[in-house]
Amino acid sequence: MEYNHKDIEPRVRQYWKDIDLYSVDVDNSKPKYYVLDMFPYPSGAGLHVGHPLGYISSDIYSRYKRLCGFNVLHPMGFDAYGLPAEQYAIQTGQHPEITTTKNIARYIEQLENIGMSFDWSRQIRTCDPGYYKWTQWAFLKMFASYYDRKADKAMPIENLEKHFAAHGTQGVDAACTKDLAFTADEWNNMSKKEKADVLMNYRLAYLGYSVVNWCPALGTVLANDEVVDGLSERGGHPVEQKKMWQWFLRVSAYSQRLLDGLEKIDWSESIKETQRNWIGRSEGAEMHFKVDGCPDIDLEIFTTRADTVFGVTFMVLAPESKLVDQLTTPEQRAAVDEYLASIRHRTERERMIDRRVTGVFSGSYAINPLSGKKVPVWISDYVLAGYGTGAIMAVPAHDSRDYAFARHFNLPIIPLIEGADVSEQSFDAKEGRMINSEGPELNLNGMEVKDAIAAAKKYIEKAGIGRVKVNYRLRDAIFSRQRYWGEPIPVCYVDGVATAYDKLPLELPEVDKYLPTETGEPPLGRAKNWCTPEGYPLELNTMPGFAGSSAYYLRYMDPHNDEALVSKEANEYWRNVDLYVGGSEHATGHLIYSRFWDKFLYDYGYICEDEPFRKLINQGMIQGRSNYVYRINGTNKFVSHGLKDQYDTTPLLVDINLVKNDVLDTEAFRKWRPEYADAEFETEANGKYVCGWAIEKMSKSKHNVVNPDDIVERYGADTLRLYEMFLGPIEQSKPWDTNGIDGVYRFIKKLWSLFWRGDECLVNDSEPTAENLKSLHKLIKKVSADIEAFSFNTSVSAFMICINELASQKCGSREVLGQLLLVLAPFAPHVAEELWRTALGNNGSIFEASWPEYKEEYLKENTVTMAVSFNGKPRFNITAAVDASKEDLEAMALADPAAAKWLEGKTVRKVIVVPGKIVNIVVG
RNA sequence: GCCCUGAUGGUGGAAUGGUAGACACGAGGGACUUAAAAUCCCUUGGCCAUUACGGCUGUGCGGGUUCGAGUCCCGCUCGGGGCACCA
Repeated sequence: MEYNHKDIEPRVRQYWKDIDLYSVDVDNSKPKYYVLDMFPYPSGAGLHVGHPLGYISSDIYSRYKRLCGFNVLHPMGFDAYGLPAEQYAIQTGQHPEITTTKNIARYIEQLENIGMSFDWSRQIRTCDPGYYKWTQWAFLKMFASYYDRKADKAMPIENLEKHFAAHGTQGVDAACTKDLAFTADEWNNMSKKEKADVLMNYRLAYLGYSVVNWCPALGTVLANDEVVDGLSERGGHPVEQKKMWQWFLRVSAYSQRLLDGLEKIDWSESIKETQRNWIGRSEGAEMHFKVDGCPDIDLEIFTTRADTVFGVTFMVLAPESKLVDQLTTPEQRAAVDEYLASIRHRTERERMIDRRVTGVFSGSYAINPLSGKKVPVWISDYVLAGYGTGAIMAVPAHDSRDYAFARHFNLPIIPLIEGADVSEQSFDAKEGRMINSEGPELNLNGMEVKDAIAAAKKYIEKAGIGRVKVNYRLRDAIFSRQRYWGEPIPVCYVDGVATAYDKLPLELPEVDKYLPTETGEPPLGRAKNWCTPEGYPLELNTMPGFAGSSAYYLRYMDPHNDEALVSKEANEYWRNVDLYVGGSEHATGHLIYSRFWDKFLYDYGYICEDEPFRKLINQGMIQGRSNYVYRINGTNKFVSHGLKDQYDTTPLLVDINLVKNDVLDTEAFRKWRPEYADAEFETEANGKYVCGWAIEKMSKSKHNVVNPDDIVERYGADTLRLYEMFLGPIEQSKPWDTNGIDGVYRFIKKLWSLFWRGDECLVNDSEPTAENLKSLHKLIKKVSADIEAFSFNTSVSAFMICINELASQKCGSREVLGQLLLVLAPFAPHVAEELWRTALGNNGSIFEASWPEYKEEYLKENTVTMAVSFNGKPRFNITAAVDASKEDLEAMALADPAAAKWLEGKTVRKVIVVPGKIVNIVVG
């Protein structure tokens, strides 16, 4: 029998299906292990060879854990809601569900082709009503909750209502959009509508009126992580800032817990850092400045540099600040209005690109609470409304933005740190000794900056002019989208009051077109009878893409449960994801939202773990490798890469399927496109036309897409799997290069030839030799360690070495070959299973056996070869008994005939002996 | 600007502070074959030798620690990623 993947792989896969190998269930007799891939959005283009990289590595790990005796949950599903399906629906009128279903079928086929061990009985799709029922359920829970800062968790909103009725806002410490203060009487006298508005201020899923990212081209609002450099992440369309009513999730309430949680999970430092940056904690002080002549106006600012209060020479308000109106004096009114008008229509992107210093004086003055000095209040868009209090104290000497502003408008600059030269630029570093910082009650002069910050904060609190405060950059997530293809938000409007609609699932209705209505309402505005049975209108917005992916890992634990998102039993067994594999591009989106969602459910005790993903591996991207031919300008003649510099040429992309090992198939090239039919070629001296190459994104337009199906067809799934792992470390981005795949394919054929020579089976029952056992156990040791460390590329090398050794030893031992197959099985499951059952004659699947333990005794040596170095340079080797003493080794090294040459005319100064490693002789 | 990463042959990449370049690709040479494919063997960082199982040099750059540094420390350069008028 020859190795024939086309025969083996489908048969083996059918066998696994027949014995239902991958179905798992709660089994308290075994430890659990949960391996999860980030589920894909099923795009119409199908998978290219870069997509399965992560899936293959997680599959290897799952199969390995299974062999180690774990009950492994390894599910797969589809993130089915997405823009492309909706765009396609708009163009064609075809329901997005049809395209989505078709694409999913294709994805499953491709994944099956690679031999994934997914338990498809647990498959989920975010667009199934049975699934999104639980997305809607969680939303309603959030709607019915507020965040209690004292308990540091989410609580039912009824608790807050009861508290208001009894005590008003007295004693309430809750996350909210804006601080409110009222008495119990005031609350009890409020109308239903007024009460609803107050509660909305506290809900974890709330309707808010604020500045949002509006993308006109997509016709929808976007969350902060969906906007990159002022453009939409999908499609790259401009995004504007617009004040609108939208649904939000109060993610910001969990800022500190999201930050703290990072300490106990096993994620890469870079992705944790990305999340820390995104959460953006900063410690500082909130301070109140009085306004000259207006005793009832309080100018509240936030600063991390409380030590610099004596250097404040002006104040700045964000243009959106409510105080702008109050602080603008009649004389300045015209100038302020003109300024506000000039910046109002700028998009986020324009504002980011054009960072000119602009601003206007309000006419008012604030009073520095420490020095008592009067400083002017300005208005400028370099202060952001959404961060801190929307107002700042400006210290031009020690903040570069304030410095630029002061220079532009000729405002005074007072240095506060000894030796700081502020004639050219500000001194932003937090170091040095304070000067010019003495007021009536507080003197910071002579202190180090660090101490001065602490002293200033302490004074501010004591004097009642402010308080120590922690600010976070993390904003609440915008949760509504003006689109069709998403989960309906289960809310109806009763007399204008947003009310939970709890008959779930609230199914997505049919519409005639997938476009906004004539009156500009979202597509759901087209649905007939889109209201509750009582006739209350339903919400027209749908949920964003991240809604369905936020808790999907919980649903896999118990995917068919109608009573709960996940049963207590299933959740307490599977707990959370032990290993999560996916791209790092989700660092500030999905990976934050999932953690938030998880913590929320944890607060109510629906689940038992407060972090969803214990260990995270971010696989790198696989780039494409494009090929180029060089046409001599003005001709139809192409020159080989090595000759191109002799002519005036234009590089042209060529389909990589016409190229092998960078050598162009010139005949195929002529047939590729009509204009090349009579192309001429100038080749290298060996007659080959060599193409140039470049590493670029894998895409149709670059003609460099490699389809995994083609690779499987030609080499088989096992070769594809091994080769993808062999390419390099999993976390690293690297180019796909089909050229190297032959080496891996040869390896599998060599492996096969250990078992079969033609129809003759080479396996026998002979005792393994010491050599056999050494080769085998070296492999087991290496691969066991590699898999745990996620270093699969070095494992593949280890297999190659082992196979070569066993082949040269002519090893036919059933015992050795059986264990070899077990170690290989996670990587190349088909060929391992086939040989296990046929050549070795085992009954049952190899995946029902156990991972072999390596035995150190087989690896032990009697003798050891060590290098002898002179002044650190290795010169010759000595071979000694393993347990030789340092003295013996030193004597052997000096007595060796080869030593004489290096010792000639020199004296030995020192000898360092590290048994088993080196003998270093220092001579001089 | 701040933070995180990384830099090793023609290529992808190996190396618990102990003989850098494992393994693989590519390239060159050879064997088998009518031929091709497949398979097998040899060479392959650079330079100098080739009478030698030989010498020198070499892991982005410059220093340092050490008997010994790709690996540890300090200072740079360049690439990839994150955050950013965030006060």
